[in-house]
Amino acid sequence: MKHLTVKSRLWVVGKEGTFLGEGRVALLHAINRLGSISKAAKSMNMSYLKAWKLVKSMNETSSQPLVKKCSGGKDGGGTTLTEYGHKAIKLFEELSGKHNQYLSQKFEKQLKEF
Amino acid sequence: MKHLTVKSRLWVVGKEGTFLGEGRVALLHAINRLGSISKAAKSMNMSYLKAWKLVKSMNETSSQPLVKKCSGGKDGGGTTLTEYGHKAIKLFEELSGKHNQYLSQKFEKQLKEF
DNA sequence: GAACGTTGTATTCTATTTAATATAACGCTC
DNA sequence: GAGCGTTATATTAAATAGAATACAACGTTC
Repeated sequence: MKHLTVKSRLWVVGKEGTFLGEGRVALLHAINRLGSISKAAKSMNMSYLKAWKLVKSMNETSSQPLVKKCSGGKDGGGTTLTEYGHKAIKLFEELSGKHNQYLSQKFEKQLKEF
Repeated sequence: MKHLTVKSRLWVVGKEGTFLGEGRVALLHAINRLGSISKAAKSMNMSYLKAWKLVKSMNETSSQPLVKKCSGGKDGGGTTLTEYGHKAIKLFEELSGKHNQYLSQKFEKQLKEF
């Protein structure tokens, strides 16, 4: 058997459900870059509703909020990442990076031999 | 943040799509134990159709068949694992076992400190 | 050749998930 | 207080996935 590869999805769960995953972290990045949930959602081709639910889920699973949201105000409001939000992104990307490295190193040989 | 854990799913893909995953390997085990796709599906509370499609997908992705199927004959037929099928189970369980061990060892400390 | 329990396949129905739409509330700007 | 773009939420529509049903073909047993 040729051309076998291994794939994997990694996510972090709290006791209330999923906390961080690839999509959630991408959303946090977009919020950080664009300054609002709605713009972030649009940039990812995701509905505002879905993005809002993801943010809600993350904040509820977390002991500290990952984002600070304001409705109303200049330009209608917006949301920005908290320090903790930045830490969460960093955490997940470290886990994810190590994990991908592990997968490619560890299993390549074994799959080629199969 | 307390009680964080990391979860992961692992699967093996060929160039035509998924080859092996947790559910597929569980199905192969059940087929091996029970001697038919239909009994295996029933035992896993899975529809025959779904099981049959999974088996088809695995055989098509693989360079060699994982199971030998007979319709008709004594007791209506049945399907048994090939030597290659047994090897595939073993491969996946090795990958999966190593992977789980890696996850628990590698990330426990990092998550506790978060 | 009738009966049996399989495999193989198409079709229909149902449930779940996802997307789209609508609307209120917010608070700053002007 | 009207306008703005946002958050927040409910409701509805559409798309996708999954389950259920039905039936032909197979080859051994009897």
